Amino acid sequence: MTKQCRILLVDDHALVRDALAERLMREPDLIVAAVAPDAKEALARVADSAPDLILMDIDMPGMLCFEAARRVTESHPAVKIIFLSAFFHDAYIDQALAVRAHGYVTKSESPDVVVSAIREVLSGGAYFSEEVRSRIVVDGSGLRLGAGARSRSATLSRREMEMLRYVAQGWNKKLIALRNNISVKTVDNHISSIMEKLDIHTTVDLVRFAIREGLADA
Amino acid sequence: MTKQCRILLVDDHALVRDALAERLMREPDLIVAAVAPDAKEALARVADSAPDLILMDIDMPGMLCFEAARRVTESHPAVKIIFLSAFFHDAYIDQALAVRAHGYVTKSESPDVVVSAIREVLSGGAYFSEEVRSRIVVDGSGLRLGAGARSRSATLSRREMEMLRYVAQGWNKKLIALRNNISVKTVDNHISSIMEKLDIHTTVDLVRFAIREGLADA
DNA sequence: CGTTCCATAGGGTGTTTACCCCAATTTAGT
DNA sequence: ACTAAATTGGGGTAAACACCCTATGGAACG
Repeated sequence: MTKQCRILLVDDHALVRDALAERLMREPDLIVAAVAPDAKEALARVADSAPDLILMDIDMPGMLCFEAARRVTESHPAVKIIFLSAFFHDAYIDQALAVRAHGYVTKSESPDVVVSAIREVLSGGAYFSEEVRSRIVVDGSGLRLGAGARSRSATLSRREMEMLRYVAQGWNKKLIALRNNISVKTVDNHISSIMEKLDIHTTVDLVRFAIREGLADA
Repeated sequence: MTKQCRILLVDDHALVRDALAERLMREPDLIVAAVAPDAKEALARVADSAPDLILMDIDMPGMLCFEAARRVTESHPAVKIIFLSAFFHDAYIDQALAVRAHGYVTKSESPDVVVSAIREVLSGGAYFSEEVRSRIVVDGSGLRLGAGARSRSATLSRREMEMLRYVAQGWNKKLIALRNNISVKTVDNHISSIMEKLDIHTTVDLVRFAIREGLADA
């Protein structure tokens, strides 16, 4: 018989979290060792629940899941991580791959797919839903966002990405300049190059893009 | 023994839909007669699945769930409707009450709460989660959004609400004026009064508000 | 029958944005 | 080492935005 697997399930919606937990517990070899409503709580439960695998929702306020995943892989390298999300934004996939996630399952998949993803990951493999897989390329050092996907937000430089977040937070150029100790002209130049790269020409559409791509909350 | 209840479950995320369906089917008196991934498909399944109750997610692209609910109550007045949502925006509650929904359960509730909400509604009652209930007032003609809640988006006039949606779509004042055959000055006045009512002073924050409140998609 | 809100429209003004030009220094990649 | 990009900063301009004022006709509510 297969060894049992302890799972830490993280989702802010009790409805989803508990329903999925009950589904997972119908599998004899899967044990939901703990559940958590956010990434912070999840970190706190890693030590005492001793999970073999963490199933974590991305769509939680604050977007702290990737930072939490990074910390877990540092302190508990053997723990596998599978992300869940309703979306497959480039920004999400990019960060999931950056923290060396073992899987990314979209919520358009059935619970059965989650179960098979878990088994696949436990046996040393990986599982990425089709929508996600289609944007990934494999190279020497591992998995990366594909060229097609990178043509959008992924081509923004680090500083440009930062500026985009500020804009989407509602900060105007003067405020962004102040808070970053740079010239308003520099902010202007950054935003102009962002707009050129994304072929967006108004602040409003820039904000909508950032929210749609999961770079900022509304 | 209680009569059995046929349920039509509508949610665009298979993960949630199927997991919840399995949970509901553990109750002997509850039958998931059909499931649908969107409001349109749900309408098509009402006739053949003959549900006693429809459990419908609000958070689906297009926001057609309220229109679908309206049509169902017209053609099948006996069918009860409970909405599910991760959010409890004024705009959502307002529309749910407008279509005479029998319940509104937030996704922060456990699946067990959904089950008891269903039973409550079946026995002639109603169920609204606490976050929703706290914004509702009862008057002679039924349920309405409370005064506190109405102090935000609910106090916007019909025309102002319309303008807000245009702004959140990325239209500038000139375009809004053109498409509505009114003066740019009029649009300007509408937007100014919206901003005054909401205590918002930039277009970006207006857009973020509209998206947050479910008045527009990002 | 007045008061209040709504929708319409205009004048005017200072601020902010979008985008054109240019250039220096630093960082990254091949 | 050389090239490309990123990051920084500036001048200038036309458009858009936020907001101040007034004003008229209609609908609503008591």
